[in-house]
Amino acid sequence: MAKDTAQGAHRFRRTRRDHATEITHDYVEMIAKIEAMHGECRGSDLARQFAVSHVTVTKTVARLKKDGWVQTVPYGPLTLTAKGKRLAKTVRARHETVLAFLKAIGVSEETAEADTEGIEHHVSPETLRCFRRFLKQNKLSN
Amino acid sequence: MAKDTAQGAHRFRRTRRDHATEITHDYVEMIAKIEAMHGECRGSDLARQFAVSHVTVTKTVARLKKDGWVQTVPYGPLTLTAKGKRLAKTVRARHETVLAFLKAIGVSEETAEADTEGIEHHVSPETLRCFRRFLKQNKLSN
DNA sequence: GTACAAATTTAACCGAGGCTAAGTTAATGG
DNA sequence: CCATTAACTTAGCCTCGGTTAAATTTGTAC
Repeated sequence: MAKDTAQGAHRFRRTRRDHATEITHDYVEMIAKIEAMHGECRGSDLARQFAVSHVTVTKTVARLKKDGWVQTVPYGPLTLTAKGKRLAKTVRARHETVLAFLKAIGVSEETAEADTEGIEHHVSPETLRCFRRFLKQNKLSN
Repeated sequence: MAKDTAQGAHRFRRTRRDHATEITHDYVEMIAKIEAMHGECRGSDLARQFAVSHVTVTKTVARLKKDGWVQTVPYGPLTLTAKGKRLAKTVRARHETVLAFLKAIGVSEETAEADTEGIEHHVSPETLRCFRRFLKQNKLSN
């Protein structure tokens, strides 16, 4: 039972760690996406995409800047640092894998898109490998 | 593109809603589990299981009480209300389905347990149906 | 009845992530 | 050059979920 408790406690610590990085991952991923589509990313773009106020974006971006993920100029567009770009790439790949997997098991596009936003933050490398193996075996990687 | 934005925004609103209920679901599920195993559930039990301080549990339980999920007596054990019991049942079933599914696709027990704690809060009813159909087709419901 | 230990409650603090309101900056059009 | 608009920043607020420290309550042993 003590072992049971220790393992359970470990799981919840892990979940809290996942949550702690979730916003960073979402912002970094979105900045890369908007930059790729429009040439640049501004705070107002993020506010629209995340359905939050512009102030929420300003404050969140300030934290990302402090942690070295983005660079900003006052009143100007945002850019990812080299470190941010690497994270964006990793997070993007993870997102695509989870999305493809959900669709492969029959989840509709709309639902798969929505569920992926939350699920992607809680899959271990091992689980991602199983998703990829499943996709390869079922040849449904689109 | 505007449609793209609206859909994206919808997904993040959905994720925030999932997060808003996550702690409630975890506590209600855990209270039911501990009560089933030990006959009663106390705050210190939850603090151990979730790896948080006893004060965190006291405050969180106060919120659950305010929202009608649990009943408490000062310095006494916690009990779920009828509404809490119904939620616990639903959440438990969801947890079991996600866990069984991850194991069915080859994720190790330990990793599946850890990932399920986070994933369970982000699966739609449709996604759960696909998980169950997969389990039935593959006859790996354990 | 007293001492002690464990559990719970209260107080105060923190950071994250959300908001509204007001002020500032930059770009644009006339 | 001025007015206007859109975007951003600052100030202040909120809830949630976490902490430590101190006080209170309860149960148990002697």
